Amino acid sequence: MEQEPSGSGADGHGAPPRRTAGRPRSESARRSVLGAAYAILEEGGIEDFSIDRVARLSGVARTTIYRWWPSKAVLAIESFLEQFGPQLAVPRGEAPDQDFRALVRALAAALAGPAGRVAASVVAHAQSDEETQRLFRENFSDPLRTQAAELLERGITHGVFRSDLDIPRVIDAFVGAVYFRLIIGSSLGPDWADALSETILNGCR
Amino acid sequence: MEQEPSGSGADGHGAPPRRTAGRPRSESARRSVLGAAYAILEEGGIEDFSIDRVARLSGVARTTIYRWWPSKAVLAIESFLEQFGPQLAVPRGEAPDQDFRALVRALAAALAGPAGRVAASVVAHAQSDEETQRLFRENFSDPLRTQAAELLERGITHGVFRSDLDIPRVIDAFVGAVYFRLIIGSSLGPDWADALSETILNGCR
DNA sequence: TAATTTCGATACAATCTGTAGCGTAATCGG
DNA sequence: CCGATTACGCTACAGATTGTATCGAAATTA
Repeated sequence: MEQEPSGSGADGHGAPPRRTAGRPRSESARRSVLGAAYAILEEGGIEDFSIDRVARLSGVARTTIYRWWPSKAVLAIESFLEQFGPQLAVPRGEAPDQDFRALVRALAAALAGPAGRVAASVVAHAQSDEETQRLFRENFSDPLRTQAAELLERGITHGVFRSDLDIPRVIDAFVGAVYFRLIIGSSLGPDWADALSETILNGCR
Repeated sequence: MEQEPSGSGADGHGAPPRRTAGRPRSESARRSVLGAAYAILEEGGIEDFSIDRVARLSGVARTTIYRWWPSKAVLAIESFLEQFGPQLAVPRGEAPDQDFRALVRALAAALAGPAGRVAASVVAHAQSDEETQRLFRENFSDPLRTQAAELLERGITHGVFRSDLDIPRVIDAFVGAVYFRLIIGSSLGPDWADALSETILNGCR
């Protein structure tokens, strides 16, 4: 009894797809649902988002959605991760401070687009649900932080940054700043991103 | 036609309460509603929040609530501001960097408590509604920023901080960091707050 | 073919939304 | 005190949404 549907893919590396008896899960239905969920979040944000709408837009039966996704929050976050996760790319050039600027600019740019609205909705859902907080942290926040930390460590090794740099706090600062602006509805243009980078870098050298 | 109920108090200094004909708005009902809304947000977050529940808990008729508050988002944010707004107190001691530490610690402490959950819910609602974004910015974000800016300017005048300090960016950084941690569900203890302060202050001197 | 599992469809009670209509309560101006 | 005005509580309503249960059909393995 009590299988464990797990919504697919979000936990990274589940057991290999050893097929058991019975009709296999429809991959196309899964994609339709996640796609429709993303589209609705992108268009109308948290307010217009409902399982019902996702079902109608995707053409997948509501009961099928309930079978695989335990809550709106999880559905929202998985649709976001599927679309946004692959975008994560931390620059690795010569100068660590230049890389840092590029990273901040890239994060701001990514969230300035329509994906930002989805991200905001997703995290909005997340805070009422322990499980979705975990999903967001493990699949989005932590990977970003890990890569940023490597970048900063490189800067320390190269002697560009101070050796007693509190790396996690630096990351808190710039990720938080970007995210808070997204939420507040302030602009996330490259000029702002560069100014933020400069301010933070001032404390790193 | 088309009166403008304005939910009271959130716009700061509306016209003085010049009474017109008719039964006056019940102040006790208003307080009951805001109190109930806050209690529900504090307990169950965004998920359990509905006009219906607020009506039942407050003992105020649902129709009366709809009369004064145009949306869940506005109701949520006003209940938050009424409770949290007065808590804003920016320290003003001798050393500007000490004041800055105290400010960060105070903000983190305030949001670490149950009020944090309410704040998170409120902002979650806000991003789908232009009006609530404005309310949040004008009544919470901007005042905090203004006071923090004064603190930082004082530091520049006293020669403790660098003269080319990009004050708005510094504020983006520390406010964002606190808020993002709140959303993510990470701890907001005094140790963390102090570490963040130190990291940011490193770039200010 | 038999067992198994998914999928889509329908149905259901429960909750929530937003609005309308009604009678009552409170306040102001004359 | 009276009439006008406005707020309040109550009831009712249509529509949307939730979450679950049940059923038959489809797909796949053994």
